[in-house]
Amino acid sequence: MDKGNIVAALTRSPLFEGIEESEISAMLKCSDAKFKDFSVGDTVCRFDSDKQCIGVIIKGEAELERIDYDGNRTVLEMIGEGDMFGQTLAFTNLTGDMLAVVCRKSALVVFIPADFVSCRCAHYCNKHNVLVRNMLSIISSKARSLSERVEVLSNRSIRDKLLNYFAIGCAKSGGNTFTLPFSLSTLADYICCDRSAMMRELASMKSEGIVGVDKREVVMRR
Amino acid sequence: MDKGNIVAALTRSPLFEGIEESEISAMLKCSDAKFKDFSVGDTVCRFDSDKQCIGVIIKGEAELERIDYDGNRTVLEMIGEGDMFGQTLAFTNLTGDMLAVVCRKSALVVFIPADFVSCRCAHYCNKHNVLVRNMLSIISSKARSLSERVEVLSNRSIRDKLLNYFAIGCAKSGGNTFTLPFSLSTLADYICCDRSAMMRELASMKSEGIVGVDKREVVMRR
DNA sequence: AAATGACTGTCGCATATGCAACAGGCAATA
DNA sequence: TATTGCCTGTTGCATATGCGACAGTCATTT
Repeated sequence: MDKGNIVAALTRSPLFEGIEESEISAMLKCSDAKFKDFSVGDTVCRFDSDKQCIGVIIKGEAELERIDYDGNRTVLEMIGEGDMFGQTLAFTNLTGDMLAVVCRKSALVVFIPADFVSCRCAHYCNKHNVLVRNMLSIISSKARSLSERVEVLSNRSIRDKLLNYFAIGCAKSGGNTFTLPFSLSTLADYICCDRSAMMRELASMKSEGIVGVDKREVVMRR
Repeated sequence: MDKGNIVAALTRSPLFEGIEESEISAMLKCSDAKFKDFSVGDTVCRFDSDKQCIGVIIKGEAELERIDYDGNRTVLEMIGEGDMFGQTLAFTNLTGDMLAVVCRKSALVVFIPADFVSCRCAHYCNKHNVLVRNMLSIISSKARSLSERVEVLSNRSIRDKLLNYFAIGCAKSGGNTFTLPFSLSTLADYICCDRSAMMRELASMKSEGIVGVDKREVVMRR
């Protein structure tokens, strides 16, 4: 992938939104960014290192996973093209579990020193302000989605979790219907309950006429 | 409270950490910050307005609460001296519930236009970089604590929630013991389960010798 | 065609958990 | 001293939920 394509790809990343190609390449230069290729299964980044870097996936796909002390892997997050990852972004490994970003589809990644974002760079890039604002809005939207999930999880029954989740979904779409962003199985994961128990609850909610669920379409009645 | 005291108080706020008093007052001037007094029960800020502001509590105390459609109030967060609040920081009101910051101890609050933080200001304050970095680290630490809570809540049994929470607490203190930051009652709230059920579980965990809990001291054996 | 794998849907069973209720301790306050 | 409010600790009961198992659909691959 040549320089031009890389920069073009980065314009589509939330981190560089609103910044022209010319300025992006200037920033890459003056931030001393590094590029690396990864193939499936490679570890893109571990969270034990102390070098604070921000990674942006230019091409390909990766996932953030936790490996706990007895080897169970949990996927915490999917990281697609344009998405970024790094220490700054939420996750820390407190429990001593291993956190790692692992490549899923062969990927090209750019690593940018973390303090480049928050400091004015020596060479004075014009659009540095925009970059900072983008960074702020990315992190705060991540915080928002986390607090949304906490809100859902704070309900004590499966039914209330579902209703809460559906209400949020509907509110976002602005109607009384919306489409699930994932399968019912992973909805159970999101909600942190047993899948079969969720299906059972869903079935009784349907029979009571409170909600309708068809494929990934959710309708809330009343 | 006179100008000097205000600025002195702000030096103790995470948002202004590492910035000298002289520069803080310069920033307050060039950001067009507004000061307001509140007494107990006053609504400091509603989250329906579109004027994006960051509030910092100089003196006093407030709490962030949600009022849902049938009038139930839930305290989402305590906001103490030096703490800040605002749209940018996590919470949005998607479900149509009302979100508001309510004064708990008579307070003095400074409101700073949100874009002052992320934009370079016209008059070029020296320590603007530091301010931005502080802002980033505040938000990302909020995101971290949220994802920590999600991790705890993602356990399906009370016992596992407790063990997870205790493990994190111990890891933070670096030993196999730590002290709870709040009462057992509010621990049950944090964990989102019934208090009596939690006490029961705690009791059986004690009797099995897995943990020891005395007052707010938690010890994990093995 | 056959096989594989991911997702949906349902059921039975044991039990963990929510809920309501009560009692005692402790600190602050009148 | 009496009172009030908050926190801890425990119990009985009904049931919601986790868990395991199985079957059916559908898309993809061999």
